Amino acid sequence: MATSLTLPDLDPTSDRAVFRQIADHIRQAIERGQLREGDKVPSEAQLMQHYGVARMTIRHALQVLQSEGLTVAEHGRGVFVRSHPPMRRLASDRFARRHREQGKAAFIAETEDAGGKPSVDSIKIDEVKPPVEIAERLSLGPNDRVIARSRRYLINGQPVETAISYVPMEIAKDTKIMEPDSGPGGIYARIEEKGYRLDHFVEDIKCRMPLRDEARALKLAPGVPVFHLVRTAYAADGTPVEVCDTVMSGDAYVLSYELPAR
Amino acid sequence: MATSLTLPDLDPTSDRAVFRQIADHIRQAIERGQLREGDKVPSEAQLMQHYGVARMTIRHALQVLQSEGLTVAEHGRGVFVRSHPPMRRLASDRFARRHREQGKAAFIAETEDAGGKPSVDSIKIDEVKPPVEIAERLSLGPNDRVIARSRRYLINGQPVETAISYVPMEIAKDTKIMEPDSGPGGIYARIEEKGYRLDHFVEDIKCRMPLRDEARALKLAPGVPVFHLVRTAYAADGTPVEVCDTVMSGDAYVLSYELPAR
DNA sequence: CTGTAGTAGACGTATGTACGAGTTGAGGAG
DNA sequence: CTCCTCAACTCGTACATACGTCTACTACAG
Repeated sequence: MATSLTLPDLDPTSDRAVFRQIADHIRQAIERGQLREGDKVPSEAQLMQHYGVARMTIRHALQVLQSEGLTVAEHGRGVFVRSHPPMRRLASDRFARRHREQGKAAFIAETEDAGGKPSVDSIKIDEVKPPVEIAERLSLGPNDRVIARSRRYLINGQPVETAISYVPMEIAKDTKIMEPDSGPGGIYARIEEKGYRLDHFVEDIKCRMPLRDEARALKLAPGVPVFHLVRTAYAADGTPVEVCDTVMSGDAYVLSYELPAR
Repeated sequence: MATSLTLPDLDPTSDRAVFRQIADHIRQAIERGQLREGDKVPSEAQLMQHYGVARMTIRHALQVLQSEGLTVAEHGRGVFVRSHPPMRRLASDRFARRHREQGKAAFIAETEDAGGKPSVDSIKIDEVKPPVEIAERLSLGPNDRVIARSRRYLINGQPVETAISYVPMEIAKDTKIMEPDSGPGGIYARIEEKGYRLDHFVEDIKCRMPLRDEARALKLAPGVPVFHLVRTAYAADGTPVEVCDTVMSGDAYVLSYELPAR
């Protein structure tokens, strides 16, 4: 029952559009904690009654909030204040060799430590001609081919990240990199076994709205942006040996990096 | 004149909503390059005619695209394919001492190198009680006070970033940190002069939709997310000496970090 | 007690209408 | 030729209405 949420009335003297005023009221209620995560926003019918406006106007206001990522509408149930999933922190030492040597994939270990149930699905392995940006990063020629390993990561069944790793054929051939289970320590361990000692990674991060496919793959609510992270792994001699292209649900991650001041 | 953009017809057998089909058509035209940055999307009236649907349906489709950040509507002019500003790359060595010693602020130097006209405005300096998250990061007690330096960065007159630096009063007092012009090398140089040798920084990065104030301050188009970056500077003895809270236009930046593999 | 059908309530999609407000360009007044 | 007015076009806001679909709950039949 909508206990006691009291929304202000419209200000007829304001030149601010009615739907914006209504959106402002609800936004303020959320910011002030009068509406909390998971709470039901008054129904369209109730809001129509309260404000004495047409349904389209109410819907317009609600849509503003939804595109701001503040609320989610559930068909047949109502509009709810969005609850934010537990944030996953990615630390900049997550690819340190000491982690790799434990034999467990970083994602699995970290998620279990945080009390979540990790899973991985949609594993797909293809031999392809790499997209140009990938080929550039790997210093490959136009005819070189790569192994592309795609997968999707989930926590408690909720997808949080998709990733595609590209490894030059030259490096991947005759290794478990070409198999769904790449073995203990993951593909970085296999690359090192092949004689490439990993030296450092470079991560390029963008922030943008998801494409349609990405929104579907990550089951993103409207109004949730994504991190688009492209990581290149370099061997000690400076050779790029892998590029990993990942898209992460923006509301599920905090990225954390340590920079030297020297 | 709308030279020759030909949009498909609706698929009456599809159970995909009409406004989504229309949004799909226009999105595809953009993705295929039939509509390029800055191009005008056919007007609502033209689309109504083409598809034979009501105006609200067209507007709904256009709103989908706008919230995806693909288009911008300009009152009285039309709807246009969004043009993306030149991306600014932030490298992870941008706070290296060698840069600091040149005496020029990092933002100014980098922007000029890239051929842009940098500027900074809205500089404000206050002595305040820090927000709790900031106080935690600075290991301050509940009664400690800090100097908060706010400013906004612009490139070619277009705002791209707002930032607030928090420096403990203990460190800031009797230095140029309390003045609008903090002197050559910026506040990090002043902090080091005070005897704190900077050792490293930690940056925590989130990605989200802007708040109303942020959207206004950065003149963000609808559908553009922001980076929210909080950087903590640590002295050699592990003392946190500064926290910088910045919000960056998501479509103006690529963040780049180098991670060791050891 | 259980399962099912019905129903009320909630959001989703779509049509039609009306008027407001910013932009642009053409044509007329000076 | 220049300036101004005005019309046409564009998007913005708002109302009223209708029907579809999903959810949750109730009441009835078995």
